Amino acid sequence: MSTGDLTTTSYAILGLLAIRPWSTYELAQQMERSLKHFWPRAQSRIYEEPKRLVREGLATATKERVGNRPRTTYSITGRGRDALAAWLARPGAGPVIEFEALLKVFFSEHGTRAGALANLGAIREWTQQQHAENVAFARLLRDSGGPFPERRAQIVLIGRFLVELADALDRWSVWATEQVSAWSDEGGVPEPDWSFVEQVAARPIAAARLPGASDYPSGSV
Amino acid sequence: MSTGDLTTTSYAILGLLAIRPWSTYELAQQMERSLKHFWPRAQSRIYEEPKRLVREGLATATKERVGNRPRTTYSITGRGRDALAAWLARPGAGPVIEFEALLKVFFSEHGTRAGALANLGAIREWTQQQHAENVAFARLLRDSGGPFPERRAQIVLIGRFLVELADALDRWSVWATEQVSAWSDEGGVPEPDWSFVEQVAARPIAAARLPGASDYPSGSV
DNA sequence: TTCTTCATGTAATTAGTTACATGATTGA
DNA sequence: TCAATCATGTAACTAATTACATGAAGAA
Repeated sequence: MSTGDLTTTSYAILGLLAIRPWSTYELAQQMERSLKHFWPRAQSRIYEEPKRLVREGLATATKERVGNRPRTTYSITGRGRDALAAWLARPGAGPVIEFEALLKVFFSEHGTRAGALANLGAIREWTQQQHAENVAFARLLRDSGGPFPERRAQIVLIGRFLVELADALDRWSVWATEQVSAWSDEGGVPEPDWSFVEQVAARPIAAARLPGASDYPSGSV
Repeated sequence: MSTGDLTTTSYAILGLLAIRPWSTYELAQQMERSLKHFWPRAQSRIYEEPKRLVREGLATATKERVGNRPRTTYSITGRGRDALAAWLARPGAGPVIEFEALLKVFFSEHGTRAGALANLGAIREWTQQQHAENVAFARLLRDSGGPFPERRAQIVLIGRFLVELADALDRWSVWATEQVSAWSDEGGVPEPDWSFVEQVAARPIAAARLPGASDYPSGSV
């Protein structure tokens, strides 16, 4: 009832249901196709979450049979749309990143240089795969319009986010590979890229800041 | 014993212990200061994880007393260093992103335009906060050398990753804000930025790819 | 001496994952 | 008719979180 206990994943599903009704399998597919890149969840979670939405009165379930098997299709309710709108009005959390390969680069002095380079290679692989997907999707959008024409503007917003992200990671991995390659094989402490440090240190800090946010907690690495 | 059941979080802690021994509280602080940005974990987790390392023989615990309270300090063992090295040699997973505010932008047609703009504003806030931290840390590094001078090269690698990320998000949020601002208030379907779509669609797809990775699963949004 | 912040942990709960199981459909 | 893939779900487990509790130290 209270909708106070819904998670972001619940709302992600609810958002999909606001577009159209889906069977559970279709929901799982759609999560895999689109939300995977900024709200990834396991398939089994997607089978569970809509049940909660039904309990809360935010969705309805329709059961059919395909031969001998059950199929459940979910639709959003009016209260579901209200809850979604209320959630959309509240500012959401910033990006949270988990990046295991980067963790390994961070600790690289306790492993081999070859290992670090292999991790950077894996990151480049990821980047290029991502890039290929992005380009393929842009072409689809240009040529055939893509799915959900009425949502194209939103889709392109997210698309550009993914492109910027892949580009940034690509630039980084090229530079980082150069850096690590330049480290001496069994030498002492490698030297960082001081010119980069200088360049960042010289940047201005944006003046327009919220009141009360003026002291910078000693963050970063 | 088998170290097969260690999680990435276990290895993150183990990596910190490879640098020097820490008390649990110091570990938690260090996680908050540095790993937060690419392997964020709650404080209570950091109190639990070292116990497992001890059970596996990868670390040792030293108990002291501070007045009436216990303090546990952990150190890495030889087997711990071996396990860490073995882990570092295996390529790690690519980035995993959870981004609630972006999710809200994605579903923005079910809320108000003001809500979407507020979310973009929150993202800009995050970006600028991040930028300020990055610059402050670069200055620290330049001026006083920063903590762990022997790890500076690794630290700068990660630092540049964070800078690239913040820059990319900043560019994106500026553009996205313009886009959403241009959407008509209660109009029909907003038009996407076609010139951007064109530009991405026209990009080449990198030729040098691994064998077997030649088909692109229909990804993206 | 009181309040605040630093420091150290435990308990309860759950969101999420991995693994399993199996029916339907299609193409060779 | 066999194998592969599409489709639909459940069960078992745990990594991780939130919330709580409280001692120590320093400032006012």
